[in-house]
Amino acid sequence: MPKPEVDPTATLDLRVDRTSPVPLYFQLSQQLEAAIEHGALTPGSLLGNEIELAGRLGLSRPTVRQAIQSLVDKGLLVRRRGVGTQVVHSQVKRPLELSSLYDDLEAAGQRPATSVVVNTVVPASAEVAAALGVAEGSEVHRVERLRLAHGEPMAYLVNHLPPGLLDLDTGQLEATGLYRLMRAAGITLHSARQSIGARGATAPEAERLGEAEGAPLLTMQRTTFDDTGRAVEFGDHIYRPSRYSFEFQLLVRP
Amino acid sequence: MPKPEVDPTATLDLRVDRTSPVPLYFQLSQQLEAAIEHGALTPGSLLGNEIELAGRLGLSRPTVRQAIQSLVDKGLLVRRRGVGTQVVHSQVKRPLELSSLYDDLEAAGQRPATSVVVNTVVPASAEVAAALGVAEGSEVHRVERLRLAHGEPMAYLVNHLPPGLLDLDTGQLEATGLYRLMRAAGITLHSARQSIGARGATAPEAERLGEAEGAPLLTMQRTTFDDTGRAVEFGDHIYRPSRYSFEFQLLVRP
DNA sequence: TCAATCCGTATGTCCGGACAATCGAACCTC
DNA sequence: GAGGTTCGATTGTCCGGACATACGGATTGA
Repeated sequence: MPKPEVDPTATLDLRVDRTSPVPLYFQLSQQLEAAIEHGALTPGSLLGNEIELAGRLGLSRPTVRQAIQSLVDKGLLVRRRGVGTQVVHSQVKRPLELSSLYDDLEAAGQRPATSVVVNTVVPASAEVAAALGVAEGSEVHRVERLRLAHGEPMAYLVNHLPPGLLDLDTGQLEATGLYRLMRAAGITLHSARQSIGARGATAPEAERLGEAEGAPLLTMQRTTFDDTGRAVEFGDHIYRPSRYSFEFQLLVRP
Repeated sequence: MPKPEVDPTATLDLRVDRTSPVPLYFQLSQQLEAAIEHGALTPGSLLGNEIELAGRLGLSRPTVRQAIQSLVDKGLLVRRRGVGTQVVHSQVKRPLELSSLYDDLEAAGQRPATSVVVNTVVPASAEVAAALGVAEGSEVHRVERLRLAHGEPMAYLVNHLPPGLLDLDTGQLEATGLYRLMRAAGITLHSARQSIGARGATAPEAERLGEAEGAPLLTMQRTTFDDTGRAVEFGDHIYRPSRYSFEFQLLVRP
């Protein structure tokens, strides 16, 4: 008795719109991703060979490969030579992107509240100058913010920015996140260097966050670079570990 | 006066060996990466157009594009339509890989020492069972290790593994890291889900790490999956923040 | 029964070409 | 001189084909 061995993509209603300005490979990868997310393509199922899929959609094989490759890069698919391409047994969600705390909270359905404590220009300390690549003592922006969730203090954020990059409006800073402001100003974020640690709260820190002195805090330092390599932001943040932890997914690059 | 506008790749001694089994695009990307690392391609410099580069090397444009794309994915290069491809102003080192503490320490030039405290089989707790996807109460491996650097306790690592995956030899566990043992056993690591937080040390934890009770600790929980989607490891680790912090670089996916 | 070999299948690599979209600079107009 | 426009340069997308390579199962042999 022969096994059915149906190609699960055959039952899918895959279509591409050649009049659309959206690239064909992107249209296909989006539909495949949606099918995986939606459960139409179950984990472990084989995807059927690229040649046939290309023929069925009226696309060339390189285009189909490009679509599949983008999902492999996202960790949703796995290719095996001589075997085929199969859906990873889910569990994968986000491969760790450079997200802001604001976006994280909003994605979690919370309405983060921010109060700007300090928004001024100061001479750069040695640490800040080194991180931003400016001269020590030169003027930089300094922003201190208290972030609340459900009315409770959650984090205290200190950021330094090089001068002339962005005009930091206190109202905007309270309405949205710093990253959104930078992106809106035409800055293309490229990479960031982060360090996550822990330490006890100092007296003023404890006061601000409503914790006891010496209480464990989660700390994060981050320098963010744009695509020209310029440092565009240096942040020194502390979080209440009872309210926040860093959650992320990461992929093994093959 | 006309600007020179030399193509920096023109002065490079780029060559590909067609008799080698190493893919051509990979040979090229490696040479370009080495040139960037070595300083022959300086940050900000334009790379010269793909067509000409392909012609000079006797390669087709898709092959050259594949080489360049892999470096773009690594964050070393940036492409701009109508402009060209240029080298990112360094700062980039590792785009965050799934590394083990053992490898991290070894890369930092330290000789990590490990003492296996517990290596046994236990019934899975609810938490472990959920993480590994096995039935609660079913047998799983449990390993507890104390990791030292420079003779000082640095971290206490508790790991659970599904049965039958790997035979955990105490001697091997003390000589190398868990991830290496898994890879050596033919397991292809694919992704991991991590959570990093902080809390105060309990009395037994403080005892083991040589800290005071209530001292801030850095905590990390991780579930690792292989490329079939199986959970292959669930770790619950605590670190002394004075001795260790998480450092990594991450890229903004465009 | 078990091991080595063969073979079909699917992905991996590579080619050469074509046109579109976008950026930046030179150019032109007002 | 300020503004918009044209145009060359470069990457982005897509095609159709070819051969190489590795995996898994079936076949063959000991």
